[in-house]
Amino acid sequence: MTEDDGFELSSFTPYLLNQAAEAQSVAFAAIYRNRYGMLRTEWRVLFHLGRYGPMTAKDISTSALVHKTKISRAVRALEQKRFLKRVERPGDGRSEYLVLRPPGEEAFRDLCHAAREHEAQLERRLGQQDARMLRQLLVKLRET
Amino acid sequence: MTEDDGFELSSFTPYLLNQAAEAQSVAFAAIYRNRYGMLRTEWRVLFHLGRYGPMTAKDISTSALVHKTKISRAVRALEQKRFLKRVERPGDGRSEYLVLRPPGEEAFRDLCHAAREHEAQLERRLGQQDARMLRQLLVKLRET
DNA sequence: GCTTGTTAGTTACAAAAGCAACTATCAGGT
DNA sequence: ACCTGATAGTTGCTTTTGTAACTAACAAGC
Repeated sequence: MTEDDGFELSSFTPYLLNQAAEAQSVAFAAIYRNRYGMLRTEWRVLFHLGRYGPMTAKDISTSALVHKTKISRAVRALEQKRFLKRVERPGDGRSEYLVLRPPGEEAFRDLCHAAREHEAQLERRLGQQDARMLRQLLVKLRET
Repeated sequence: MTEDDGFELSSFTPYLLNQAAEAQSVAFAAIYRNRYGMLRTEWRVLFHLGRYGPMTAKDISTSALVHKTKISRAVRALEQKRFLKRVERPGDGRSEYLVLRPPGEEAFRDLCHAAREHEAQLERRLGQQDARMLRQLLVKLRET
């Protein structure tokens, strides 16, 4: 028996974070997967365009900290679903603006609604105080 | 402009959890990947055996909430690294006890040490108060 | 002791993610 | 104008994960 044996995985922060993140996103992923056949990255791209308006793949990649190949494939998938279109960019021939089309906007609004619902449910489970505290701590962790 | 446009992804809990979990486990994963060529599930299996002693694949699967196919593959990988061996189970021919071998135990102790180090670093970044609070909230979330 | 249903674990195939190489465009210096 | 290096995005290949089907062993009822 060494003193290391006392180490507890079940209170190891990376482990806890993983379990929580897994549980939470599985629950929400079921929504956009079932309703629109979307993958997680597709939902994130959709969200960025819906929330912040037209932007390039690179912009989304930077903002969401997601690798450009994942963005590229998500954009193609959303394009095939007729959720967005590519618009030529005057100054730069390398990239295009990505713009939501009406079906994409509708899906965006619907999913925002579902996300709010999901968040409200979390708050009921955890209590408003604790839910807020958790968010704050996670933000702090990201920014530290 | 609908009211849904006000929804912020960057303070959506599942999103925050994902970012945090990703950042944290990438950092720790680098350690067991570089030192022992292990994958995340392998580390979890190793941990369970090191911490709780011999147990079956099913036991680990239940305890860690990881699907049995992932456990099966992780066990094989650890077996090939000579980190564990399979021991026949008298009463039940379907499953085997998984037992760490000396190299596995050594890796376990080393990784426990690294994990403590990692946790300590997090506490320095977040402050002891907040680090503890975060853990408590994540535990509460899991158990609610 | 023979069916029926369950459990542990593995395997095979498909979906997704990671990574490196590639094309095309741009920007700056000479 | 031309070279050099950087940037945006895509494609191909490999690794990892997810899912479902499968084998083998057990358990319970008849």
